[in-house]
Amino acid sequence: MKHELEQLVLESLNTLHNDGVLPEPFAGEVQITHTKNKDHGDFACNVAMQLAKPARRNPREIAQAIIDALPTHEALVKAEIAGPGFINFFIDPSAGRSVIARILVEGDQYGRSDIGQGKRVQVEFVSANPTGPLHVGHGRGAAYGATVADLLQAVGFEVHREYYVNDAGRQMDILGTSVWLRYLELAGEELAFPSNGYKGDYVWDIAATLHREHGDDYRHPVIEVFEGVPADEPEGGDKEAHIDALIDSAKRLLGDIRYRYIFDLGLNTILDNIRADLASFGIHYEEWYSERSLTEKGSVNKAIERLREAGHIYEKEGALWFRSSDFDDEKDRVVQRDNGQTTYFASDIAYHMEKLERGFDLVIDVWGADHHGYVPRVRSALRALGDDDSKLEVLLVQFANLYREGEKVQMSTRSGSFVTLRELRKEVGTDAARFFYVMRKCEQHLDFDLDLAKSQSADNPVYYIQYAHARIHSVMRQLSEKGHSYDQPLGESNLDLLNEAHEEDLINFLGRYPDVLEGAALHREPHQLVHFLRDLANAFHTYYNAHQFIVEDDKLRNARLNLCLATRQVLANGLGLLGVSAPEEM
RNA sequence: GCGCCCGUGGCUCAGCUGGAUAGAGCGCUGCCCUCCGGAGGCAGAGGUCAGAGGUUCGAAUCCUCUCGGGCGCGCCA
Repeated sequence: MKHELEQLVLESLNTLHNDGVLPEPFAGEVQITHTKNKDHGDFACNVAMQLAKPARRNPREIAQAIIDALPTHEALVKAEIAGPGFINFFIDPSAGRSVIARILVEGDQYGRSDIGQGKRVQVEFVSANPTGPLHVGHGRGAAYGATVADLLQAVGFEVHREYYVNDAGRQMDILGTSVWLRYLELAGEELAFPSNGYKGDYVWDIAATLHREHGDDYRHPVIEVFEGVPADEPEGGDKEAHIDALIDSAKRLLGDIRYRYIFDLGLNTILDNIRADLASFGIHYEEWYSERSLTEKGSVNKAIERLREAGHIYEKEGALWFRSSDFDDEKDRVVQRDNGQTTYFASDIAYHMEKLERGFDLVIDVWGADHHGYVPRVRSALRALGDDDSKLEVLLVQFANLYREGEKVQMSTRSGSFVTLRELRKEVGTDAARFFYVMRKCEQHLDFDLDLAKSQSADNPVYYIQYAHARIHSVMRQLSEKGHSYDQPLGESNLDLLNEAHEEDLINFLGRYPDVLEGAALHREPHQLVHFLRDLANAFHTYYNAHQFIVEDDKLRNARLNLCLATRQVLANGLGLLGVSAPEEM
């Protein structure tokens, strides 16, 4: 309906322009909004006020002209001027009720649209380094990214979900070396574990697997391992130099093939764990994109070459620099270190270059807000490559803090005292976790109340919405117990009996759902859907308390049941997009 | 120091991207089942939208500054 009104107004404006009433053709976008106040009709339009200035006319005068030139439409009963120059539209209630029949026909397709026109969108999210299990910080990006992707798909985009696997680089070398050192301990060697190594229990687990399956095959005397290695931080040394030297020892003593075996064992074990976690969270990817593969097929060098040819690379102190300060960045960045290794940034340039080469119309990155400083340099690189950086959209997700019994749960990666995503899921369940993560807009810090998420009460918005859904199932069960059967066609031909205020309210909500999906998808704001579902559930609970559905009158009863089932369908559709289940009983 | 994000009832947040009288939930006060699930509903109190300027028909929303909070500013990833 909203879009139809847009068209009507647009046609009216064209007529006015052709008749010379308006000096210029209308260039902007006609904004039609749902009214908050019943007195203002069902929809309102502010275009007359926007035109007042350029047309040098009184906005109410323009509004009247627009109304006069408005084509007729069967569902539009009245259009009137209000306030400073709003045009209020009143919709025929019976046209509104027809949405019930439509929902019952369209089922789980109701609300979906094709405004994305099949444009190809890539959404990259989570992409946590496979150096350890996912923790609750990753959870928000996971829930948010997945929901944005699903929303975009629902409104007609072709969505490609991708996880960028950092399976190369120093952090992974540290992991591999950590596994090996733990293995040496299991094999009976005594050593001081590096302060910069990965100390989590999962490292012991991987080491145990290695030891169980290969015995002492990978064992080397500690004396040799630590030979020539500079002191660690606790001994007054440098922890970075210490761990780097240990990595070198590992590579030298084990040789390429055996080193790579341990490295991949760690990588694959953790990656499998991450995949399983995300799958349990209802999150699936079209592609897991390997950073290593970028290097292996020469993309990183190709990216640097392209930048060099375009004159944006220079050498200084043995390293290669990208002159990003010529673009949006505050200073230049190293792409190849003086030791010949390309940097993480170089991989990322290559990765983003490839994303655009793969022909996506839009590339969306979901990052933690702590990476915000990284955005300008990636954009700079794309522009330097001659690519269109407006195809890149970076969505920054703020931190989530956990609260238990009113106290903030302290977490730090350093002390290893972080809560894993798996623990959170076990504690509050997938539904509550997915829901709470997207309840707030992404640039807002999130206070995640564990006790609230667990509580099975009205305070808990997840239960509130799910309860509305379950309640409708319960009504349908009651129906047969009371000796009635449900007759959908009979209800459908009597929808005009639904003229109680509560019914009109509820119908109004149901009709708005497609617009909500569109808005949530186009603005990348899942929380809009969350708020809508809460309001929809509220409208239903209010209706439930005010009126009996299972009444003796066959026509009225079936009309009301149709409304209930349409409500149930929209609740299920919306919850489904959030990755939350819609239970039949609770 | 520079850059990005945030500041809305006691608490947690919306506010349809510049529109009409700023809305919810929790908490507080008072109510509602002989009735389909009370895991529900109704009503009430509670706000100088951090502060000060500016932009225009119109600002919680846009611009500038100030104050408060978070996060970034590596030849780490």
